[in-house]
Amino acid sequence: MVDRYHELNKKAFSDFGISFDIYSRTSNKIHYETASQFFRKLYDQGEFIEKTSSQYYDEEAACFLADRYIVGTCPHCGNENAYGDQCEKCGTSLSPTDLINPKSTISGSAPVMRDTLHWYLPLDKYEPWIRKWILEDHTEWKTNVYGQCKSWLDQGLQPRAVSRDLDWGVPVPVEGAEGKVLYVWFDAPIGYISATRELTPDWEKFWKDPETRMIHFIGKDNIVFHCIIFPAMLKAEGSYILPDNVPANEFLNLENDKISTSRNWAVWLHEYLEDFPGKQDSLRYALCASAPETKDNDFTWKDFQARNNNELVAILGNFVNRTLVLTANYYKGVVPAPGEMTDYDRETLTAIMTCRENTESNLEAFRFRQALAEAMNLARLGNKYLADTEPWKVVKTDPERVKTIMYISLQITANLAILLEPFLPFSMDRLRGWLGISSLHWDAAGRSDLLSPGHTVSSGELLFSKIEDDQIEKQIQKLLDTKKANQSAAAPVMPQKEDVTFDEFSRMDIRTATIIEAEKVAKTAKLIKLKVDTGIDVRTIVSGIAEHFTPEELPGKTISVIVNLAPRTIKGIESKGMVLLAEDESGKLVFVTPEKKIKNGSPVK
RNA sequence: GGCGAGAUAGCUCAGAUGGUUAGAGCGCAUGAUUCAUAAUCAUGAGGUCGAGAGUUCAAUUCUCUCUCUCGCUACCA
Repeated sequence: MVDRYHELNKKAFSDFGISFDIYSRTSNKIHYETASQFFRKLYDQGEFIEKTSSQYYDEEAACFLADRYIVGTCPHCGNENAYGDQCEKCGTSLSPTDLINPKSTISGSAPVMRDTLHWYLPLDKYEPWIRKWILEDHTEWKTNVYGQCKSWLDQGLQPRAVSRDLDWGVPVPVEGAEGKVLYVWFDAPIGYISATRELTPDWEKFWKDPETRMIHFIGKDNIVFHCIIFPAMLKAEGSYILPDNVPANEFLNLENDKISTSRNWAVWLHEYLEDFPGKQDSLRYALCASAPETKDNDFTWKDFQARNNNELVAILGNFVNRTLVLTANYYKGVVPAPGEMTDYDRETLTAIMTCRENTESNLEAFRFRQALAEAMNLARLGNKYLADTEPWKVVKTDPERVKTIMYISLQITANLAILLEPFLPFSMDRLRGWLGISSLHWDAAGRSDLLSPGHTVSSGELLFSKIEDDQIEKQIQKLLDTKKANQSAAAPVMPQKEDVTFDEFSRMDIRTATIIEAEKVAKTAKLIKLKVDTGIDVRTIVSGIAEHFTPEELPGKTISVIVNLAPRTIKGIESKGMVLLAEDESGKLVFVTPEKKIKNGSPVK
C-alpha cells in the first residue's frame, strides 16, 4: 500500500510540475539509521526521562495488555470477572496488579508481569527557551501559528513519550528495547533529515549551518509538531539549527465540504489531467490564487472556471497573443529597434521592475496569493499599454513610433514569461520557447532588453484556452454522484465482536426506564445529567449525548439502561448505569426504546 | 467547556497605533475600441466592516458579552 501511494503521489507531483530535490519516504534504510542515531544521541546525552511501568504481558499473543484486556478476581468482592481497571460488581477502581488470577481476554492465557520502559522527551524542561524563542524572538510568525503555539505554552508543556510497544516502525536503539519502536511524531520529522542525507553528503549545511534559513511549510494541523516538538528535539540534540519560520496554511475545502480521500470528496490529479489535458497551470493558478493562507477557503469548479477564463485567458493569454500577432503582422516576428521613448514609455518600463519587486517581496513574506496577483499585474499593465498607445491606429500614420511600442510590449511579454514561471511553469516554458529566451530566468526579470532588435519570435498558438460550462458541469456532477454514492453506500458496518457466553451476557442487567429530568453538565460539551426512573429506583446517569439532544426534549422518553454497570464518577457526578443508544457511522445517536409501553424496570433479555 | 484563528462589497481577499467620501481583483452596468480566444480599456453601481453593549468629541478599528465557521483540547462507560 505504501509503495502504491508513494508512486501515485510522486507521479502526480511530477505531472503538475512540482519538483523536489528529493521525494523520499521514511521506510527507507537511511531513515532507520538517521532516526536511530538521533534517538541514540539524545539517549546518550541523558535528554530523555525513562519511566518504567509494570504491565501485564500476554506471552501467547506476544503483546502488552491494556488494562481493559485483563480480567481476574476482584480482591474486594470476589467477583471473578473484574476488569483490569475496575470491578463492575462492586464498583471499585482497580489496577491490573490488584487482580487475583488475571487472564488475558485476547488469548485467555495467564499474563505475566513485565516491565515496560518508555522514553519521554521532557518538554516541560525546554519550555522556558521555547517560550522565548517563539513568543519573543519570532513575533513575525503568522498569527494563526503564533497564537496556537502560545496556547500550548500557556497550558504548560508535559513530557511526551517517544516510544511505543509495537511490532512495526523504527526500533528503539537501546539494549534490551526489543519490541519497542519510535513513536511516529518522533521519527516522522526526522524523515526530512534522512531525505536530505539521501540527497547529498553535504546535508549538514542545510540542517546545521547557522547561515541556513530553514522554513517548514505545513498545514495548520501540524503546527504543534513543527513549532514545538521537533524544534525541542533538534535543540536537545545540540548540533541542529531551528526553523526560522513555519508558515502554516489553513485548510482548503472542496465545494463546501471537507476534502476526504476516503469519501472520494477530492479532485484526483490524475483524473483532472484526463479531463483537462495539458491544463496543469489552470489548476495551479486557481489553487494559488485562492490558497487558504489566512483562513480556510473553498475550492469550487465555478471559481476555477472563472479564474481560467477571466484571468488566464482574457488577461494574460490575450495580452501575449495580441503582442505576438501584432509583431508577426508588422515585422514578420522580428523584434523591432525602439526609437525615442516618451515619458509614458519610460514609466511603463520602470513599472516592470516594480512588478518584479512586488512579486519578490510577497514571495519572501509567504504571501503567494498576492505574489501571483502582482505578477499578473504586469499583464494588466501590458493590456493597458496597448490600449493607450493604439499601435494598430498609429501604424497608419507613424510606423516608426509603432516600433517603440511593440518593442516595449515584447519586453513586457518576456518579463511575464519569467515572473510567472514559478506559478505557471508549463505555459511559461512554452512562451519562453516562442520568444527564444529559454535560458533566461528570475535574475533577468525587470530588464527592458530581454529581447534584442533583430531577434525573431514565433507565435500562432494560444497560451490558454477557455473552459466551457459543460466541462464544469461534468465535474460538479461527478461530485454530486460521489455525494449520492456516499449516502446510499452500504456503509461499512462494524464487524462483529468476539463471542460471549450466555452467562457473560446475562450478567448485564438491562431494564426499561423513563427519563424524569435532564440537565446539561456545566463546562462540558457532550455531557447531560439524567434523572432516570429504572423501576428499581430513581437514579442519576451521566450520558454523552448533549450534541444530539437538548435537555428539554428528554424528560418522558422511554429508554433502556444497563443498571448494574459499575458506578463511575464523571465530572464530579456519580453516574449509576448507562443509557443504551444506537449510533450510525456518522455518529448520529438514537435511543434504544421498547416497541410498546412497558413497565419501568422490565428486564431486557 | 477551555484555548487559538477567522467573520469587511455577489465571490476571493487587503486595510486602519480610533478621525474627512472603507480599498483591490473577479462578477455586474454603462461607454469606448477592434490588434486580440466578444478578449481589452475607461467610468460607475454595490458594504449599517458578524450581533449587541461600553469607553471616547469620534469605533468598522479599543474593551466586554454573544452568534457562527475552522482547528487544538477536556468530557462521552
